[in-house]
Amino acid sequence: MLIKTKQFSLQYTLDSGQCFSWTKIADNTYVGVINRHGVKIRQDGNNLYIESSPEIDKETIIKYFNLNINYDEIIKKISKDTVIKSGIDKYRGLRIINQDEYECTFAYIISSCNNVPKIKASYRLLSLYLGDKIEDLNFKDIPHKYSLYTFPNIKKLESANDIILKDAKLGFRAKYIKNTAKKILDENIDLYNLHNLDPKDAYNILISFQGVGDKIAKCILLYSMGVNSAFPMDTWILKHVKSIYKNYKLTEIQDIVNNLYDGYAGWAQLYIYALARKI
DNA sequence: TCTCAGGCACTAT
DNA sequence: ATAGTGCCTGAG
Repeated sequence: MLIKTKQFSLQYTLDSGQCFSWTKIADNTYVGVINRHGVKIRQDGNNLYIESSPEIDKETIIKYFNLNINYDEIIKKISKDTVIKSGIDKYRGLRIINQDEYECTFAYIISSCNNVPKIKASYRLLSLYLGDKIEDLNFKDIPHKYSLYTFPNIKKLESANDIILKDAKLGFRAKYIKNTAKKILDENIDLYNLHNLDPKDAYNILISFQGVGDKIAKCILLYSMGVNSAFPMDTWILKHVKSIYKNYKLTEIQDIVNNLYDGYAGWAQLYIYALARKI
C-alpha cells in the first residue's frame, strides 16, 4: 500500500520517544503493531510504503500518524519562541501520533524514571511473554523476517505472574501495572471512552491509577487521546519553561502554555523535547 | 563504585 | 499543601 504524504517525517516521529512499540530495521523503515496488525512501514520522500499482515486499511494508518491534520496551521500556532522555531526547522514533519489507549497507558507507566531503550525492552518482553503472536512479516528487500506480538490485554496484565514481570525488567513498576490493570477491570473503566470526556475528567481518572501521576497522565492524554493542549513536563521541558516563566508557579504553567500555543502546547512540548534529545 | 535516566508513592512536617 | 526519600535496573 502506498500513502502520499506531505510535511511528515516517519523517522522523526517514531524516534521522538513518544512511542515505544516500533523497531527500526533499516533506514526510514520500521516494524510495529497497529490494531493487532503487524506493520512494516518505509518512507521514501513523500511516499509511505506499507506492508501489513493481515492487510490493514489506509484510514487506520492515516489516523495513527495524524496525516489528515493541518500541519502548517499547528506549526504556525506554536511558532512563538526561538526554541520552538529552531525545533521546527530541524525536525520538520515530526508529528504527534494516536496510539492505542491501553498500550499507551501501560507504556507510560513503564516510562517512570526510566530511559527509552529500557522502556522499549520492557514493552517488547511483556508483549513476547503475554501477547499474541502475529504472523511473521517477511521483508522482500531486507533479508530476514520479523516476529511481532500484540501488547497483552488487560486480563493478562492483571493476572501476570511475578516471575514474568521480573523478567520483563519492570522493577518497582510491576505492581503499578498489575494494580492499574486490576482497577480498570474491577471498575469496568473503558479507556477508549475517555476521549469523549472533558479532558479534566479524563485526567482525574488517569491519575487515580497507581503509577500514573501528573506527567504520565498528560502523556497519555496527548499521545493516545487527542488532547493537543496537554503539556507533560519532564526535567528538560521544566528547564525550558522555567527559563521563560521565572515568575510563575509551576501549577500556572499549563494555563500559560495553553494560551501561548493556542491549544497545541503538546506539540510545542514535542519539539522542545526533540531538540533536547537530539533525535 | 557511583550517579542518573522522560516519576510516583509514601511519609512526615 | 509541600518537601524528602526509596525504588528496579543497567549504561556510562
